Amino acid sequence: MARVECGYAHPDEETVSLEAIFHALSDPYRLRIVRTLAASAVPMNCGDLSFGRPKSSMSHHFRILRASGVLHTASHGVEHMNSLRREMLDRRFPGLMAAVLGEIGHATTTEASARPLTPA
Amino acid sequence: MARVECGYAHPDEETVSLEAIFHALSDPYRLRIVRTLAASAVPMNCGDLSFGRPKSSMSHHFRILRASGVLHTASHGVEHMNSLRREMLDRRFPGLMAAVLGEIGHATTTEASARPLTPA
DNA sequence: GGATTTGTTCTACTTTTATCGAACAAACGA
DNA sequence: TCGTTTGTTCGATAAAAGTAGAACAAATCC
Repeated sequence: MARVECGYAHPDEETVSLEAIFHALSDPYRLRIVRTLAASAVPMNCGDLSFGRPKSSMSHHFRILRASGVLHTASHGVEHMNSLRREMLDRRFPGLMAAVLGEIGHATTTEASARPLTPA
Repeated sequence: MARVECGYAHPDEETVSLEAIFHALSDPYRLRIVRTLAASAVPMNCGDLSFGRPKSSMSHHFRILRASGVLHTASHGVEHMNSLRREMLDRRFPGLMAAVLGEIGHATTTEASARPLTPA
């Protein structure tokens, strides 16, 4: 399980758990990363998803998102490109990401993304 | 905000956040409470949702579920009856609970509810 | 009134998370 | 090769969360 790909370990589809995904998405920065990635047509590097926070802090968040199965990271040259594992997530937990991203109704972006996300 | 009802404070629909819900659902016991409630046609008291764990521990979990907006508690005599705030959740985050409960696809119950949930 | 049931609150303890500077590693480019 | 860029790992610290016994409160029954 958890095959290594491009230097990063990503959990296999069968081992991805709802709990881990919920924990991953329960942090404001991580949720913001996911939403930003979802809105992007192409993978994004870590720096562009760091929102001005320290690299070490964000690296921690990327690791949790990766370990939960939510995102995939691949090294391309000097930068590490991130993307949502959307197809896998849709297979494993149909409707979940759509609900998270507010693709069904209209409410989703209201609360969390309207928040300032001030450093602390 | 957060009007008191039957002795318990429940957040109003507008103040319910996705992050808080995710945090609430990131604990195995809390997820189990939610699934058990969803499977029940009628509200259930805390004891029946405690899975043999200490009352004080479970009371803590009920509080978090309540504060996140996931469930509603009402005193009926000596016992406190819990139910999912399903209609509100469906309005606020369409598709979310359906995905959590696996009502769309077939995968959901695989990981978490197959887990033994041994005390520690 | 006194005992019972149901669940909360208090308090203490332990574990897990989050944060972030500093050192490190890999991939380029000049 | 040296310096730059990008991101990880290490280590320390602080904040948050989970656990559970004990005392407490409210409703109910005798």
